[in-house]
Amino acid sequence: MSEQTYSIGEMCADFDVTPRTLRFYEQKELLFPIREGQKRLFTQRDRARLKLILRGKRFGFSLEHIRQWLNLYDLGDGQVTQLSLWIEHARGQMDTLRAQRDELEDAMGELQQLIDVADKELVSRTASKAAE
Amino acid sequence: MSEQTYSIGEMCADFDVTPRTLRFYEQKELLFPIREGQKRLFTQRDRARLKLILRGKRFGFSLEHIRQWLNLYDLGDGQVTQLSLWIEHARGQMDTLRAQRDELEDAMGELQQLIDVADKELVSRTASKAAE
DNA sequence: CATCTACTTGACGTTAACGTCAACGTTATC
DNA sequence: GATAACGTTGACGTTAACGTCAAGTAGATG
Repeated sequence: MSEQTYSIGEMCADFDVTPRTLRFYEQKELLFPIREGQKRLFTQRDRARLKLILRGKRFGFSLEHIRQWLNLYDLGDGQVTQLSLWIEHARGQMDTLRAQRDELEDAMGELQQLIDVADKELVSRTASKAAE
Repeated sequence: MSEQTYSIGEMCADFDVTPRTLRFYEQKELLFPIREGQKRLFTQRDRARLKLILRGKRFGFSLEHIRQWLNLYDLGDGQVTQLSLWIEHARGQMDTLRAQRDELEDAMGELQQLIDVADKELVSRTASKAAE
């Protein structure tokens, strides 16, 4: 299994992005396709990273934040010091995610309350209409 | 209780934004301060909306998306048709929030796994150090 | 009355994240 | 060997969301 690769076109089709976007991500050091002559060949690692990038974007993170986040997925073989530093960063990112999730649940709770009120109102109005 | 109001300076201090930002939000019809002569007076409604705006931004929503979202918080006294339309939109927004929350939990799960691995690795290395 | 403070309205500048277009290179297909 | 399909590198354009700066207003204060 000598590592499958993908052309830029395939990547675009698979992830619904434009070539420009992939080149841009490479320039920003979010992706690291290999070169075969001129052409870029994207690896499985690039695909995994791209998934994370697109998800991070949906969370509203900047590409720079995402880049740092991605580094967490390349643990590597550092020293104990490096490792505990890594864990610290990872915990920081976890806190960020947790905070955002909590805020989302707050927002959902509030909105659900409004929906409940509106629902009751709708039912009562519909009932009064039916009573005519 | 004749509705308390706030100057732009107070708003900036309370919400940690710049005057430019508030004027920009007004121009984009996200806020509707009253005028006293030239000056803007922000109401409680504006403050509630601003809170939602800033939260929405943290979720990564565009101001335009947020604007539509905010409209959900002004139910008003429409017809039954209007009301059920409102409910539909609100449910749509709920779905959006829910999807984002679910994705966040996925991301948290994955990251937590990495942390667990790293943690064990750290412990084992620390232990081997201690055994020297 | 001069000055200070807080506020106003333009109007142009900036950054992130791409879009778009021109000009060119490489297979491979007719 | 022309042409199409797919890729490349600049380089300038665009949009959202403000920042920044100039010039003016309006009320309070020494």
